[in-house]
Amino acid sequence: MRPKNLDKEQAIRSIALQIIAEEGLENLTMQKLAAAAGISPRTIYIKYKDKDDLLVKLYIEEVLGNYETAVLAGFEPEMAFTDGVKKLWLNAFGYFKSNRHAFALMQYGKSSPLLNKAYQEMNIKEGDFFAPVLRFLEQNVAKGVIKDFPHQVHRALLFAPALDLVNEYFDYLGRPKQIITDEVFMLCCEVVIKGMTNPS
Amino acid sequence: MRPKNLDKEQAIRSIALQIIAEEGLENLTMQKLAAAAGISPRTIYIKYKDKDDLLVKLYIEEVLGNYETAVLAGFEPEMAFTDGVKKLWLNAFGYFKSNRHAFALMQYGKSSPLLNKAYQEMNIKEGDFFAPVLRFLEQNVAKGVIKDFPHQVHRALLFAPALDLVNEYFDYLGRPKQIITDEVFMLCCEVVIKGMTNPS
DNA sequence: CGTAAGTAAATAAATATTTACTTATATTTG
DNA sequence: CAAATATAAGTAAATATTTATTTACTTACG
Repeated sequence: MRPKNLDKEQAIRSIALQIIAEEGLENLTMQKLAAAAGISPRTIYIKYKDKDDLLVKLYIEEVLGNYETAVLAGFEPEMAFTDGVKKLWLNAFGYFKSNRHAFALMQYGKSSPLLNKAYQEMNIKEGDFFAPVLRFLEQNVAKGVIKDFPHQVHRALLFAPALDLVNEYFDYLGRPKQIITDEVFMLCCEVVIKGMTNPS
Repeated sequence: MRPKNLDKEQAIRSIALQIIAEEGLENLTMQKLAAAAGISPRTIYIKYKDKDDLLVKLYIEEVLGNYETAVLAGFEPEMAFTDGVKKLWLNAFGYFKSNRHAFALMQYGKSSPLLNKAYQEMNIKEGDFFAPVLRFLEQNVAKGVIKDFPHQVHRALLFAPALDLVNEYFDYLGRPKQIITDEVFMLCCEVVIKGMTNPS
């Protein structure tokens, strides 16, 4: 039997991400994608049931999966709060800086009902995404380092500003002077840490 | 001459927002919108040049415009930092709680290149959105209450967590117990304030 | 009655998805 | 161990919808 052409599979995914980043999810069509990848539309349907299936797998596997791996690299739930948070922020910034297209689809995750639903269902089936971060937060609550909020609340406080800063970083890529430098990014990280930690 | 039917104009806008919220921007079509509003597709084209024009006006006027008005109600740039931030957070939470559909399109503003571009261009033409917030931040930098960051950075730190919490609030609307209560929301506001303010 | 708002039906271009066919390779068979 | 075959991967072209947008007509008011 003819072997899978992994290049083609990867081409579909990365070119799809590129189109989404440049023209928007609403302007990604199967024929446009096939043409850009230099394949027949039919080929996409061999690998994916339909357009929704492609989008969901792109989002869950290609974007969230890789993002999780990158963010958790070298992170341990037992780390001190300050060290752990800094590690997570650095990892996230590093990952997105070299994966701009993934970031674009990531943003759609909060808007598109299709992706949102897929994320929820997946979180239920596979157990929580970013489980080590959850344990990290729980331990720091137990130690009295941070307040006892639901973890969704902790996540909002911790990561929402980071993602917004990444957005600004990309906005400023085309301009003469970048305002979101590594230094600014990490100063913000310290602001967030300071807000969250209890006075000892 | 036949008078403009303002109800119809408003119906187009609010039903468009509803479809976007429930099915996603990528599933809003002119025919679906016309059918849901009980009018002919042609009627939409009397009021809007084309689909993009409709989306951009929906986003800028209906969503961002109303959001700005609601958030700035009773807010003064001269307020003490803590009071000002609390006012902004409360206003934003209150507005979105009763405008869920507007929040959905708001989220698309960060993802969709069309809306993103429209926002940037509009910010240049009309002067900055949320100008009173800018003055508020500048004055507090001058007073040494908060650090001297670019205002985009301040905005990320200040508002990104709030929007993320609103998202969680809506996620939990269908579930037995709401975790994002007014109390939790305002506790988070205090966390953010604490992080941003310099020790005095 | 003139004019603008509105409608119903048509149109032309895109779009997701299929059908019918070709190609390349892994496995089987002589 | 080759030739034969089954099988999956792939393609080109077609199809049946769906889509944005127009055209040609109707209505209601100043």
